[in-house]
Amino acid sequence: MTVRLYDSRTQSVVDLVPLVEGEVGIYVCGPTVQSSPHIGHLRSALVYDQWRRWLSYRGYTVTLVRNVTDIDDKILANAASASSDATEEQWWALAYRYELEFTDGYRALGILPPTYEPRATASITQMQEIISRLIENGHAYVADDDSGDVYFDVASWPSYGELTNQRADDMAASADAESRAKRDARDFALWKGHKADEPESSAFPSPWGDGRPGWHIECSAMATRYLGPRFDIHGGGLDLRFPHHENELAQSSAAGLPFANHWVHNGLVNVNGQKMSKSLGNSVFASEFLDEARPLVIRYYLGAAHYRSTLDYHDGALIEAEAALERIEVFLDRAERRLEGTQFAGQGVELVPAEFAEAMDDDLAIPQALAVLHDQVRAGNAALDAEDLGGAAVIQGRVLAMAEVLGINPMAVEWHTAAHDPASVALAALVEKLLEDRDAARKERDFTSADRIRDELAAAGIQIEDTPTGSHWSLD
RNA sequence: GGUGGCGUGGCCGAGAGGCGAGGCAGCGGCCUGCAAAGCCGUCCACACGGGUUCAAAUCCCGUCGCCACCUCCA
Repeated sequence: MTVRLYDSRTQSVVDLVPLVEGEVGIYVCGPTVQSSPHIGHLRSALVYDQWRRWLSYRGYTVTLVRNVTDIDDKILANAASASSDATEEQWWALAYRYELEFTDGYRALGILPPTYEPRATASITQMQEIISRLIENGHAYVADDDSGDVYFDVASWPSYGELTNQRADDMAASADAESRAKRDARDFALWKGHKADEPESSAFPSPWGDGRPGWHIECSAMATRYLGPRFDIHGGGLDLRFPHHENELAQSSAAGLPFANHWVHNGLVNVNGQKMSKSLGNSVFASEFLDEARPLVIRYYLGAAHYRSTLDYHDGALIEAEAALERIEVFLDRAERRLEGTQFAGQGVELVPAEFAEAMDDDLAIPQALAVLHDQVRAGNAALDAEDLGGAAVIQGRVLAMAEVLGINPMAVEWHTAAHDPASVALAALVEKLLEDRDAARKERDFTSADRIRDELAAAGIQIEDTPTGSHWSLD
């Protein structure tokens, strides 16, 4: 029973054989905190949360490292433009402000905090060590224009392109305006010399003069710092394969680091068939997205498709997700109510069915796993209809286990923060009183009064379900 | 020019040689005082044209259409 995953480097599904038995180290490229999180960022984080939860369920001790890029061109540029507008904001304040927004979004969706979340600015020393080694090895050079820039020498590394199966010669020529000091247009910056118009606080001392790290080097430094020179899985969005991950791989291997055993890339999120982009102005940000539906529905929606497929967000998608999720919710709620006080309450073992496990082991085939989950829900409802409480309890246990490992267990406390506030308690008392009145009316076959109560509750957004063991109410 | 992906029923979305994934919507039925929820049934799809095979949505060849990446990207 091995977990298999699709390795982007070999373009094939392979067995996950951890370097250390029973342990899996995963490095994921987190966001550059330059602006607010959008649904693509949320999906990416969610995908690795799903991997982590499944591997943990499979008994592995997972070390998940997801970085925060808290210094780069855009952070400096955005802080500079904000400052010139009205309110002055330091680049590090801007980065932290957005980092908190990402954290809020992750937490709302029940994405577990990674084992560690390193910030790039805290690993400058480790980056410089790698850069020094590359210069000594002849795979990097200091620009000869006094800029203080250091570039990776692509021509010195024959296997450049191995991750994305490209030959360096076939790549389209870069139109990079800053490339004059590069020996080759494909060379990329490891270190960027400090420029006069940049804040002093963004300049870090280095053997090559004050400056700041290039984008790619941070991940090489942080991944190996926390997971070792060689680790199990490197993940990130599909759009990072090139150049980011290609460059990470090149600079790490050229520095003598074996680096990631496997590369995993998650699919992107489109909106109405189009890529989200600033120029189209069609980005769906986390804050507005989270207003569209309950967080649990959003988690279900973003997590229901296979992690490698492109997800197209369109109108009505969340309504469908809500309906699908409600089947699971209604069953669990119904089962709990029916089994409460019987000898079967809590008797189900929280164990995932074999078919579900096989799907999850197969490169995290969540769509098939969800099919198993839904099949079980149907069987569970049938068992309840037939008053087979023992059978229902068994299925309840399975459904809870599957939902929990997918992070969509509606019964989990994180989705019910407001259940015991005074307003909810007062509402419950009022509704219960009305249901008693309605029940009395029904017993006297006064259906006009009974239906009026139901209609009034419905108008207030409260749904009634009559069951053999009493009436149940729920909010829309 | 190079690299990779996609096209599945009204919609979403899996599958990758042979038993109708699953969800949403619709329709019929059971249940119900009527509903709701639930259950049963129904709706037998794979861009197009060839080929291989006893058997193709799946493999091969070709065609059409769409998308991503090629130094800002989750």
